Amino acid sequence: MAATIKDVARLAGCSIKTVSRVINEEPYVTPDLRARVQSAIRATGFAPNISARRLVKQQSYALCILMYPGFYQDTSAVLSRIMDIGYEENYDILIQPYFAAHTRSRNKLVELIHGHRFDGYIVTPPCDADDFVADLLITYKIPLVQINPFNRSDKIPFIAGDDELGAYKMTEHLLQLGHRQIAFLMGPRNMRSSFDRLRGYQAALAAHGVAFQPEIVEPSEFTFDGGNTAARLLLERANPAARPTAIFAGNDEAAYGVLFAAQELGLQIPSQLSICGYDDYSFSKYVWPGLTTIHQPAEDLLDIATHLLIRLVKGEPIETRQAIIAPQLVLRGSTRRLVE
Amino acid sequence: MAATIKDVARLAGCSIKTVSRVINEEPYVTPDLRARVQSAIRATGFAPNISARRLVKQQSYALCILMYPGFYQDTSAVLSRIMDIGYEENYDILIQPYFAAHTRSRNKLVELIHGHRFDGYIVTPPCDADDFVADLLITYKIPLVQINPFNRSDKIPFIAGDDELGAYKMTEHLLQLGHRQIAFLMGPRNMRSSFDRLRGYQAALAAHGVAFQPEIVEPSEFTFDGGNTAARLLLERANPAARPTAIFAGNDEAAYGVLFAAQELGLQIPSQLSICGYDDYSFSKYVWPGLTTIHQPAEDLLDIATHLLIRLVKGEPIETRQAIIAPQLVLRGSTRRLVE
DNA sequence: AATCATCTTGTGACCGCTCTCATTCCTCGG
DNA sequence: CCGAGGAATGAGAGCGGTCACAAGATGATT
Repeated sequence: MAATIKDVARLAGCSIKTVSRVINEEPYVTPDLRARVQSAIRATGFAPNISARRLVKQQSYALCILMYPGFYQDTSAVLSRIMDIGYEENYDILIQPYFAAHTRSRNKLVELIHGHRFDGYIVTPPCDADDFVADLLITYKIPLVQINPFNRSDKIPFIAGDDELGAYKMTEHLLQLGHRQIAFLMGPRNMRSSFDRLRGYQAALAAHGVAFQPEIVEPSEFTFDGGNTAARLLLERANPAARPTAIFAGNDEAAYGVLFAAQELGLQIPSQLSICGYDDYSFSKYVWPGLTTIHQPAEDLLDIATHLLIRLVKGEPIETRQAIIAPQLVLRGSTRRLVE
Repeated sequence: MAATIKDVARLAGCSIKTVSRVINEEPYVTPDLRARVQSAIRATGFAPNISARRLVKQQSYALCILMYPGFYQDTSAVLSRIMDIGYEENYDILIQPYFAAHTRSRNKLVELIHGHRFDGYIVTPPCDADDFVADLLITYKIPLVQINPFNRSDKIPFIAGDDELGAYKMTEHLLQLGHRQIAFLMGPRNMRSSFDRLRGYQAALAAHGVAFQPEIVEPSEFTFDGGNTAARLLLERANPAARPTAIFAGNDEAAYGVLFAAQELGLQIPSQLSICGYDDYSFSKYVWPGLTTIHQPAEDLLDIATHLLIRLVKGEPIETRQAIIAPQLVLRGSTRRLVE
């Protein structure tokens, strides 16, 4: 059996309370005693039992990240970082798949929240599509941090990317390359990004005096299939003049679908069609000819959100409860100057 | 505050032990009382405090999955499934990045194991490259399940794919397409797969009477860059006769690098060069022209491993402690019959 | 009717830690 | 020389469950 605080106390010749003081770095222990306790800890190989601590502290020291199960993401890099944070801060970080449309999933979540299973939650889109989760957490007074939330309530802390700015930059990039027929794939209607990116696209067109053409804005999804079918719709139009010279996919995964469709149709990328995405998945630099995209530092977003949540949970003072991170244009091979 | 077992007992007019019996589905409670307790549970919204339970049970009800931080994987789909399993079985499942070469990482792990932080471990390659982890866990008598372990000890439960068979099938496929100059990218030397796949490749060549040519076997890594540089080395050879007509990348990620290199060099895929991978990452069907690969059901592997580990941890009887899963050939656009 | 096995329920110790509240020991000003 | 106040340490009560054990009720067996 593992050593307990009692074993340490016995060995150090003091009370368990003193050992507790030492392991929790509390004051009022003479350096001499402190040293004796520490060597006893080392000798016994003592590590405090977290369940006992959690029980008496009435906290779970566990955080939950709510993620949509179907999402494509380079989760690994992100995970590795937040797990490290969790370890440093003595919090367990658990991923919970959550699919708002499934009652089973919702019930599960209610159970988790109601049973005070987690000290705090990070909610990623589109899990916040309705206000179900947020409302529940607020009534239970459990801290949450949203990532790219649909609604930016000033009551709820969030970390978001500036999607409007990103889309603006990207559209401007295409305009500067001489493109005028720039198709846009709109994302799903349950994510704020879809709308913000559309807005940025429109703003850039307007700023450059290019007319907005609703007929080359395709409703799509942030998926390969979504991008693929939308691209075919756009590229197989009867009237060649109406065909776009560039396609701005709603996100990177959709852009992969566009890329695939274009090649299926025998188009050279980028000479015959420029394609760009949004999000800069780590895969995007591997796909031929390299996807021009907007780098939205997903790792950083989750990083910041995790740190913020931990402060919130600990009740530490918070400087900024809400942050909007500026995105960055990443130029690769899939966009090029328009040649007539 | 959340309701406790005492509140339920008071409301139901019985002892806490009886409530405990009901929530743990133990026998010896009259249907009548059981119903009364259950309605009391519903009325109070009681959920057992896991920390208390864990404390008295002397278990953490937490499992750890050791993962190499740099790994590229479609983690999301896999995660979603195992997290669900964990939820069903009342186990927390945590991912811990582990990088054998870093002492910091090792110390962290020693701490975790020593402090009995987890009831069981799943170890994924190359975290098992040396026997450090396994030895430690065995001395502490903590259950572990290995996935594709380097050494298949009959003492340690594992779930593995049959890499030799997979590579055999793939090589045979290329041979049947008429290829004779089939280059092979060997993976890193700290993973068993690298060696097994090479063996399968060699066996298929031998079975078809094709001479093994060490000069077209390139040492590489299971990464994009690894595949990319190895492919350039192979394709830019001075002697065109020595150039391979097909490249069997060690895994899918390396294959993406090969694909990229080939296109950088202006080669048409698959007409001028056939390319195939191994692992069937979900991305591989999105990359143009679709990557021919071996489907190794990573989800299933982890699924099975998780279920196995839970049985092990619970001390339930085990039928098979070790399983080798047959892989499957997936044909897509990147391989084609050789034309002279 | 007495005995005994089985079902049903409850009592209370305990898991390992934190925290409140004493208690002891010093130091120091008046 | 006394008492106040602060530093250093400890005793003991929980936190919310589980479990060994006790004990009463019931029914079958002799």
